[in-house]
Amino acid sequence: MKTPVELGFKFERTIKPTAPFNFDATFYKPGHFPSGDNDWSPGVRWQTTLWKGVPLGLVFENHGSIASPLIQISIFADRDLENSFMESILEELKYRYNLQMDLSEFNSKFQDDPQLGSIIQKWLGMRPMNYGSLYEYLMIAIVLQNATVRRSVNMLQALFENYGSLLAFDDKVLYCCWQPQSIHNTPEQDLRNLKVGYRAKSLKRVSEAFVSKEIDEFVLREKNPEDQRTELLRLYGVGPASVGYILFDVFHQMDYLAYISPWEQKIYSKLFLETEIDSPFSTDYLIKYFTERFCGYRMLAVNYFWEDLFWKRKQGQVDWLEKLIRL
DNA sequence: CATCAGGGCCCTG
DNA sequence: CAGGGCCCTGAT
Repeated sequence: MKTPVELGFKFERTIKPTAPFNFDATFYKPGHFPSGDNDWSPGVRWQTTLWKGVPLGLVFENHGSIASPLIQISIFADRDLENSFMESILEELKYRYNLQMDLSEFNSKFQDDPQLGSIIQKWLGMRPMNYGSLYEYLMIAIVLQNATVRRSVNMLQALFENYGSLLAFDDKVLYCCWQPQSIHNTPEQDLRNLKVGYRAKSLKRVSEAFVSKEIDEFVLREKNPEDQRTELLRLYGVGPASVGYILFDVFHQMDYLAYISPWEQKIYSKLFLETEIDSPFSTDYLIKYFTERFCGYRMLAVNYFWEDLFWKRKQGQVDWLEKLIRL
């Protein structure tokens, strides 16, 4: 275990998200696997991030309500931070966590949907979020591929331990992501020794794309979904499944739904069409079905069901789902 | 013990 | 455009 870096400088700010805003359903996703760079308890999320090369510890605290939201953000660093830096990270966090999102059209459009209506009520103000950068998301997307949950967790942990840094702030010790440069400079065999398997090549090639500025998250944000898709698919090791997650979570494309993986197919069929999990509808059919029912917000609508399902699972209420989740 | 598929993707034919 | 191969692991 590395010696943690003490983040001795603390800065406090507040952000007012658009209402309605559900703090916990936005800042914690029970369907995500645990990762060493964050922690959560009701009303508080801890998160590390690397911003402009500076490792930061972030603490988000719920100081408001759904109708009148307020978040207190504490930013911990190992140095004094200039005002312009602070402003830039705050703007970035608003983007990443979708804090200015306008959900009113979605909420009113589907309030009378026989299933979605009550889910919206239950999770009013929940937003999809990307808790880190596009680069960090890609690293996770790669370790997710063709692996069980436990193995993905182990791969990410090994990467943190070997290339990340350990940060101590607010009585937490969490890993912070590495610079793309460090993986770019690493021999493929060193990565393979961490048991990431053939993904070593993808991790290296994607890191290289960031080092060479072949890909730029901020440029991509301004493009339309089709161009974003095309550019992401050019990255070695990034295919349709990863692109789907990234367009939604990272680039906030609420209607992009072009690919459904086998396990999602089973879950969706059961959830929306009440099939047995062993005999799901085809993915083509499901996509057509979503297009008719949730047009304009296909992915967001499906995501509301998804999050609701995994919150229920967290409370031990969904037996059939356990068979589909391989630990 | 051996076999196999897993929260994909690349490459080949 | 379908299908084999890829690293490693735990389930069977």
